[in-house]
Amino acid sequence: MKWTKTLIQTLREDPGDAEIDSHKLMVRAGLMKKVAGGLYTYLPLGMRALNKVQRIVREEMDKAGALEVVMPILQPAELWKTSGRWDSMGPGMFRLKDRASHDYALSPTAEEMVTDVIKGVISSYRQLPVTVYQIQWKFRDEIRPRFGLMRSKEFLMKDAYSFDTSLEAADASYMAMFNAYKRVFARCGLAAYPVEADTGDIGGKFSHEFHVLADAGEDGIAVCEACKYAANLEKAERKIVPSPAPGHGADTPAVEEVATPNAKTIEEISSFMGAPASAFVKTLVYMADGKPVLCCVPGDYDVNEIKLKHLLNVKTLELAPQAIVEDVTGAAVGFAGPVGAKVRVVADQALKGAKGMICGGNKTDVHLENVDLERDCMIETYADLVIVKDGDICPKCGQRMVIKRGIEVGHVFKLGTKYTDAFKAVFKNDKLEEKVMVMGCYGIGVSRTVQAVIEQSHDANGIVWPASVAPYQVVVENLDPDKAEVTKIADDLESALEAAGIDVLVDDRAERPGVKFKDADLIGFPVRVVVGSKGLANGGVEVKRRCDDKSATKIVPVDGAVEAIKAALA
RNA sequence: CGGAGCGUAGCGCAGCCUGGUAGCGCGUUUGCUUCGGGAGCAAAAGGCCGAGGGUUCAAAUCCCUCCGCUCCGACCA
Repeated sequence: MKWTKTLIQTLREDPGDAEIDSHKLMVRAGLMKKVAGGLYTYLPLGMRALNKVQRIVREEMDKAGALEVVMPILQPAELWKTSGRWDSMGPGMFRLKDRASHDYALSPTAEEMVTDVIKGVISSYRQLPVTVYQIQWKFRDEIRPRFGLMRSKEFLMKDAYSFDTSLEAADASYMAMFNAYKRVFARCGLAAYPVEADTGDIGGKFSHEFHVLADAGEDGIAVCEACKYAANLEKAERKIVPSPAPGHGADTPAVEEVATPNAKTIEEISSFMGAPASAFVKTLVYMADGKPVLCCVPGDYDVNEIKLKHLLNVKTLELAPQAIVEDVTGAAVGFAGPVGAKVRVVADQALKGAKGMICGGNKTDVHLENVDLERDCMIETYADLVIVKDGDICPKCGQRMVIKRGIEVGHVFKLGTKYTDAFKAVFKNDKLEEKVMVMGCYGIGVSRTVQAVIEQSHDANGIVWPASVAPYQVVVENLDPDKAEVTKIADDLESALEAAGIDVLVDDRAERPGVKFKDADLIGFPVRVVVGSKGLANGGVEVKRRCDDKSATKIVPVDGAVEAIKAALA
């Protein structure tokens, strides 16, 4: 392929609206162009990278025994009403009506659709297990689309769904996908780590996310470098090591009131009383399915609302509005505490047996000292309710964990029967009994993966593509397109490389060498071959890998160029 | 949903405070000279200054409304 025929347009300056490197580079290198917030056109170069990732995904899915299908993006509301998600998905799902006023959704995912399809196809255990997948555009009305393809309103997703005869049998399907995912990301040149995750609104019991570690990632992950435990912050647990101070010492004297005028936040009270944040009990008022609940955590921790939601086993959980807080505590917001509480109180496990703590006094401008939670409060349950922090203890091995940022590129769920129950997706077993199929679902953000590759692999000059997903594996720089003998060598090289199954782009533009080199670095072709009078006079063409610096350039004779290029790609 | 900032040529921006014929850089087109890490000179094309309304002799500029984009926040007591 010749550069002058590809519509490639590079920019010399960063786009004004991009924040992170991968987003800037995708626009600068001419991979995509923004249409509106969260919506992008994939230009030819970006489309090639997207196709490369798709091909890898498809090959690995096929290898894992999954069957490709394509399901409609436009989905009747009835499907979503059957599962209850027409309501529970809320405003995150795009909805529209046809001319007859029938409701539809633009598919944000496809559990309902696939369950309905499989239900009609499967009737016997002999047909199971089966896993189907599609690579299809998904739509989500994100609150805040950002960072280019990281969080967009429309994105390409590979979604797969497994159907099994039992929960145990489903493990094999889950593991097949889990292992396929590891291969997909490895082949894309990505270091993606499986981390334990919460299952969120989708339901189910067990799940892993695949994360690419990157500072620009939107998700926090707790990682234990000692034992390789890794978990999303929504899910991550910590081990409590009994510690003598503060608050776990000898018996404390009776509770005493302290005047703390206008000291509402832990930070304010902490500096006012000269005690560390960890000496405080932070008490938050939540509305759980409409009823107020107090949640107590150590003052230096934040509440993990997902854990709290699970503990209380409720559908909705949100911080109580000011009026409710005032009603429940009898004080202004900022002075809630567990002592003498009139509603349910739950507390983090770390507070069990805590003594000598400071907490809100349920009275405006008053806090309490010397609080012994066992003695002075009615705590209904102690459980793990906090978001873990850097330096917390790994629940598996007891070493300290670190908090990192990650880009979620894949997610595998063991779903259970949430959807198959709702759709009555049943089969007959070998005893002629009717059983509900057990489901798993598995997603890869294909378009996001492209950007994750760039986020993980770039330098000051541009993208550094892994050969497997590069739009073109090789760029041949014809430095003298006016000279027939140079052009012939470049073109012959192009034919030879194409014959060898290598994607090659010949830069035949009448540009100065500097411009061509800058563009080649920006776009990030894994291997650059320079064909020019000067090099030919020195004995051949120059071969250089993008990941090497200039000094690694090798001059190879023209007739050995193809082999040298293959070696550089390997 | 709340707050802040920004919408001016394909891209990046200045001009706005203090109204008076719309500018700069990059890119694009043409010519000449250059030619191994984003060349130089010369010429040229390209704008409903986000939209609508108002004030004024006169509005990119002042006022109002709306739309769009970006960032931050959404109550951690």
